Amino acid sequence: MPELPEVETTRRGIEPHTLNQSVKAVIVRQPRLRWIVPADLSDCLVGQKFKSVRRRGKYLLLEVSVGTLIVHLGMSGSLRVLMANISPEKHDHVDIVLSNGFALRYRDPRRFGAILWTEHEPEQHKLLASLGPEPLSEAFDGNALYQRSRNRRQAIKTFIMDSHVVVGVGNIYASEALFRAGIHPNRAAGKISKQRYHLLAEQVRQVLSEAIQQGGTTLRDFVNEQGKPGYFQQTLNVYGRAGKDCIHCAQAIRVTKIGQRSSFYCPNCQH
DNA sequence: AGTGCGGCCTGTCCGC
DNA sequence: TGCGGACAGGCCGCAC
Repeated sequence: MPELPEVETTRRGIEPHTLNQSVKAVIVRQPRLRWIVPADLSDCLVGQKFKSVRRRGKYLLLEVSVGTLIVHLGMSGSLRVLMANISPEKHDHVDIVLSNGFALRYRDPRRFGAILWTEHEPEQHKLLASLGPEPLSEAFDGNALYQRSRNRRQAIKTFIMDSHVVVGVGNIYASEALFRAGIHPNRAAGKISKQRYHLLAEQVRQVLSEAIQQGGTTLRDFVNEQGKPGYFQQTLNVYGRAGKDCIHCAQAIRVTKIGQRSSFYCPNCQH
């Protein structure tokens, strides 16, 4: 599921319920996620107070004084705030029970997500250390994309979905940003002009910002911290619209596979 | 070093 | 109604 807007929506949702609350218990019902949930997670967290709830790329970072909990929602994960005494359902793999009577409940049917623990700076963690810039930060712009793309032969869509190039752009928003920028998803990354990269960077920024404002995109699974869906899917121009009319030229939207992922584009508006 | 693909999982949907 | 297969929003780790 979740791309950057969905993770940011979750972060904003859980932050007010989590900040300055201490951990009463950790319940792990299913430790087998993408990586095994640390067996001593309870020992690490119980009695600790959350000092910050941050996000880096699609990783949520819940910091306590002795370390940081790293949460990734994978493809089908969600993190919700609810009363701790509400019975867990199927796929509710982990609860972080808080002293205020609430719990953070991690659900992930496909178990592509992860819950990790680090006692070091989380940005130095192996999985985070080589991530690219945040798309909504100053560090991300057309110049960064242009420089990074020289001599790259891969498709631009694959390139902007590479988290070492820029974080947070998944399959939906990659298609959407390329449509807005008028760039064909199969164009070689190394053959795109600096000018077009400036436009693309701006469209990436805009589509992600708008999606955050709408509470993210819900196609199947995504729910926010209250278990409610996002609304950005109503704004999608190409994703999931194969065969339907392009909003600009009325040509039929096409779908093709790029790097094993479905990619939607307008054959007339994107070059 | 850059690139492409397999694999991790469950659920849903579609065609037969 | 049942069954097989394709597909789904991520991304690491490996072979080339």
